[in-house]
Amino acid sequence: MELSAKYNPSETEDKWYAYWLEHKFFHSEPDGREPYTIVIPPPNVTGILHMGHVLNNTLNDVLVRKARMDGKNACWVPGTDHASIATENKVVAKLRAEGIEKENLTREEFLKYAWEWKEKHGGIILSQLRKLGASCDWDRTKFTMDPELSEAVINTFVYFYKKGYIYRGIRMVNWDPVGHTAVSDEEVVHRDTVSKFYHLRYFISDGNGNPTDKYIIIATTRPETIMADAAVCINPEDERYHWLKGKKVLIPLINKEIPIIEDSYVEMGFGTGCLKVTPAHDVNDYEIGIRHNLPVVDIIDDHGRLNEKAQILVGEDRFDARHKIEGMLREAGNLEKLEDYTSPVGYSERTNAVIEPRLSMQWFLKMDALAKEALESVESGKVKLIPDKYRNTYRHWMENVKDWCISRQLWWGQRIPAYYLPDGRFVVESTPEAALEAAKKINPDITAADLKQDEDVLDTWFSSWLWPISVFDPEKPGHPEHRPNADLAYYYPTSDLVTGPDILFFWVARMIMAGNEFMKDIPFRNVYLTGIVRDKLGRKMSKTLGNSPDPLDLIDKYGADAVRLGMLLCSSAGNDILYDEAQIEQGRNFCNKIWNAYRLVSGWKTDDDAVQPQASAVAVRWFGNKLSLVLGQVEDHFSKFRISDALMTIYKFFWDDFCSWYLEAVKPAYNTGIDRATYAATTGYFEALLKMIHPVMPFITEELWQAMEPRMAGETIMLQRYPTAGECDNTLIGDFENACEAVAGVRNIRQQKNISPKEPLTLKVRTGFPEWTVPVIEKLANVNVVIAEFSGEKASGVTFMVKTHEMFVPLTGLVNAEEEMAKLLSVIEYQEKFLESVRKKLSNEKFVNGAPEKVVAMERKKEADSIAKIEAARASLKALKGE
RNA sequence: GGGAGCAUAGCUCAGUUGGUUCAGAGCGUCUGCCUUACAAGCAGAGGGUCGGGGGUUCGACUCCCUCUGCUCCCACCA
Repeated sequence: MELSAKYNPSETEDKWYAYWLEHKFFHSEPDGREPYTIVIPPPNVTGILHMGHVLNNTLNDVLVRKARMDGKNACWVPGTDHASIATENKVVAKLRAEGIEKENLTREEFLKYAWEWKEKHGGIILSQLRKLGASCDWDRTKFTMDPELSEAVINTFVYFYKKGYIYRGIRMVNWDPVGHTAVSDEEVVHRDTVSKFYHLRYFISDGNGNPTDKYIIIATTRPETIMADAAVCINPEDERYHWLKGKKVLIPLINKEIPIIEDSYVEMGFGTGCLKVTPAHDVNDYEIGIRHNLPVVDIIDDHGRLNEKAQILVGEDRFDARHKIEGMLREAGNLEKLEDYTSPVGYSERTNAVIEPRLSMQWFLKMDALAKEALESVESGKVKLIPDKYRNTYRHWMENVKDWCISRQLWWGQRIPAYYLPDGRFVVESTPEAALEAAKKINPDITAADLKQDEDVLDTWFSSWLWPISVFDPEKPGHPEHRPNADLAYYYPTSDLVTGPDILFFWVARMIMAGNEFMKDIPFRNVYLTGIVRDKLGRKMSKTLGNSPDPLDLIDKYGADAVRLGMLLCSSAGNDILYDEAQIEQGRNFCNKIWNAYRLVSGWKTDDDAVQPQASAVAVRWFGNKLSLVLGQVEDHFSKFRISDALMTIYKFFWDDFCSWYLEAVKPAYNTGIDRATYAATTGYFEALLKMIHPVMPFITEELWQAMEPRMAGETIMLQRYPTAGECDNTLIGDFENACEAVAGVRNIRQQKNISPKEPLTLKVRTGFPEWTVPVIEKLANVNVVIAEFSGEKASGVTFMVKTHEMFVPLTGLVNAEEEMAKLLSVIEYQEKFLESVRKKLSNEKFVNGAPEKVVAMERKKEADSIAKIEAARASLKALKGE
């Protein structure tokens, strides 16, 4: 077979993925083996693959494939998340583009559109993951709104309600005026935002609602809310304003009379020291309002517009209103001055709308008991966070957690199973039938038609926190006494979870809570937290910046293996990765390197009569030992989740040790056959290497493994056992490294003296050098090695050191004595300084007595080595001088 | 405002209880090569007072203090 000089991924990737699917290699069923389980962080059902997904799912896949090759029963459960607010927004936007407003639709009509959208776009991302090579058990694909998973969510709600953890109440919540829903504290991101600080004059009332000529100045960033003011507050200690006590002031423009109150919350040094209190639209003001029994005037509606209670600017958007009221206040003489002002403003994570603090009736889940236990799970080490530094963050959050607002004013999601009686009382049951039964206990006359179900749906995270349980057994959550389920018993707890730190609290912490509550066990043992993918300037990838490449384009251009390697190359756990297309190119180059190594080996013809050359025998012996050494290192890296280290170790082993040294050492001369022993060893090593690389680069390794020799139908590299480390002789490996250094030394001389690699040279070494490696040196350096003394002839050649072994290349007529002497002098100078520092240490009694014996012995060896080097250099110098 | 973390080669980062000749890797750079697997390649080379200062120690990239610079998280938008 004639192979092209370049690897072509597009010809192989789809073929092998189809082959893997056809033979159901990804599918897992419980059996006697040790399970290895990962649940996918479910991407949004309508999402498309971005670079963050690529990083995350590549890591997942590497872990799963490695575990599978280690003989474990590996199961990676895929699925998608209904992402209520994000998806509902997309559907609303799409309908709007078609001229349909959500407000004009019934809940049922809207949900029909939403499901259509989901059917059309849902799962695109899952098919994109296939392109990446993800070895998910697709037969187990789940969606958080699958009927049985939704049922689990409802049962969970009922469970916690009956346990007394869920309550309903009017609270100040984070209102998203674009999504028209409350969002949890965790879904609000604060960003410093430039705005204006408005200094407003509030005139003192004469007692009859008329302004006097006296006024106070109040600084606010939100002049559009003044109509909702319930009071003006001063600090009781603030002598500047004692004259105000008991007085009333008038709200500008609407001339509404409000009292002056005193509360130590007000900081005298901030602003003007006078605070307008707007209980309906500010969390702190709300607290003050409660303390002082102030009325709550809510002047902003669901959409962020002023309502009729505002009296003026009714129907205007809050930001338009802010702009307009500025002019009105100026005209009315109430605007003292304007300042630029930067302050943190809360934005909705999903819609990027400025959050409006707003009072509303919501459902909450009590968190204290759940958080306490979830904190313990991590503190005790039962759940390990990787990297460990996130434990601090985790602890801080768990110790300061507030109750979780779980209701959302949306339609796309699991509807809250609370049913209201006409008198306003309600029952919470998992089905309408059960609700009716419960309602009849309150009022026997109630009929099904009288019961009205709550309009809200549950926060998406209220379903995804069940994910590690519900993908295996949706009946379990909320049913502590439920019947056993073989899948859940086998796969739970899952092994590792790979996800981003941005959802440590949203998702990870809450899964731990749900696991503890329903399984009395943690949901996973290790949480590997990836970094955020940034561009090479360190900016987050975003649509608006346009700095995020489409992973599918990259896969088309470079191949999935290259993309996978590129993403993993410099991604250590918890560190952001700076994406640079050059890394993907490096991945592609590595594919090409593997491909060409295969081209070389596959072109060899075995010759039964050929005797194994000595150089080959040496190389085979060395490489076997090195393989063991490297496998040990790789295993160690994997066990510590140092994926990029494992990868780099394998990368260098293949490129440097295998290609540059081993293959060059055993490569037969042109048009010459290769002996059987060397060929067998080489293909064995190559196969081991392909297996080592497979978890990271599944496609090319399958392609070459299949091509190496005829395979049975249904055979695959992905189910081969990962090679394991055997014994390794470190002395032998060290000897070979010395040989490599000797080769490099000769090559260096060739370059400096401009001697062609084709011109044979002589290399003289003294006895003591490990002679067994000589054949390799001779072959790779194109030298004739002579073991002999050479002190007398140093002037007519070049010497160099390999460790403490002095080597000599006779080069009559090519030696520049001045240059050589200068080199030697600098060596002597360096070594003398070094020797001095070593001797200083050794003459220090505290060191000799205090340091471990091993360390002292090492210092003595340094001393001896240094002396040897100095002596050798001096001898050479003497020879050059002709002494 | 509170908390956490980071600072090592031009770039991205390792450096695992303070002690192997420990100052490293990859990429990039420079030099020489179209050598019959690979120029997406081969061979060789250069490059850092480990952010500044102080301390502990026989010994500090590693531990402590301090300064400077950066990042992230949390936090009620006067």
